Amino acid sequence: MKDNNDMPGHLARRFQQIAVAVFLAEVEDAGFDLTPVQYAALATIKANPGLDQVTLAGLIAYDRTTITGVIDRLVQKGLTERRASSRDRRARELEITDEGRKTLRAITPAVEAAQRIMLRGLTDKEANELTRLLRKAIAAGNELSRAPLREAPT
Amino acid sequence: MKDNNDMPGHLARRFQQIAVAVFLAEVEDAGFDLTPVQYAALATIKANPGLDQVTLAGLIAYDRTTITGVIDRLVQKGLTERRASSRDRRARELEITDEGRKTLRAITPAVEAAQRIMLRGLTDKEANELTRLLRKAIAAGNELSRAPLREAPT
DNA sequence: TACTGATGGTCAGTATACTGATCAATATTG
DNA sequence: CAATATTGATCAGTATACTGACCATCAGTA
Repeated sequence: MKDNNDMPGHLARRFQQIAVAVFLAEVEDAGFDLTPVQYAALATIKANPGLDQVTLAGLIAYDRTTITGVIDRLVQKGLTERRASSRDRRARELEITDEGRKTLRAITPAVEAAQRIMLRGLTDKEANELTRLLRKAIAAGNELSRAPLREAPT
Repeated sequence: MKDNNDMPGHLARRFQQIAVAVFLAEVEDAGFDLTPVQYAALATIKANPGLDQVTLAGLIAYDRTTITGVIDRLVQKGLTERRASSRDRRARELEITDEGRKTLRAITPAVEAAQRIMLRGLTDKEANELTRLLRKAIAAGNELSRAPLREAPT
């Protein structure tokens, strides 16, 4: 019988588990308290000032119900501002604060180190291949989860 | 600046997200209600009758605090029994029930189909390579998360 | 054997994820 | 333009994950 630990789904879970642990450890060592999810959201807000939550969710493939809580915490930490949109009164426009910008800048080396550490068992060539294959598999399965990647509108 | 969607950690998250969604969809289509985590635990209990929770956690690389809830739900669904160990009164011995065995057998095709679907964007060769690279990266990072894989004792 | 340290399990608290519902506001269309 | 459909955001509920603490028990040692 096929071992559980040979199934792609199980391997995906384990790799992600390690990736998150490494990320949190590196970021904490650097003196910050930010989760992978919060980091991705913050970086995306910086790159797309004024975007609304649904667009943000699409850009990083998060469920929109998850985004609400993530932004809550980024706002609470003073890294992001959420204000009502003037164009669409349902929407919230997101902006990064100066504090958020500073944090993002300071945290980048730790985030990059984390990426290297989670792949430390692989050669550079293997690491590139893994990344390529993950990207390809994800592209093919994009529509299969509730939170597919969406290009920015306009 | 490097895009978020190019980082291995982010790709890990997305792939896992898709893997879980595919798993749940296939299993539900087959008429069952079991999560990936519950499935892995159940299969491992069947393969190692009478094991305790910490050992189970080690065999599938789960945090032991997570196991408590997972077993709660398996017991509540009537798929697993949890009884006090006679050898060590701290420990709980886990057994699969007949119902659990039946479920496991009936659900296997759906689980295997899910593995194929989550890799549908890759050729067979690429799928094998992805699996190999994940396994290798995971082996190297095993000790980096709070829930490393542990061989069975004895 | 009494003490100390390690171990199995649980719990409280926090942070993703997702299902499905709801509300307000915008778009669409007959 | 009124009825309908869609959309942005949130919420309640459930299921992983993890941190750190705790208790009962076991194991090793002085």
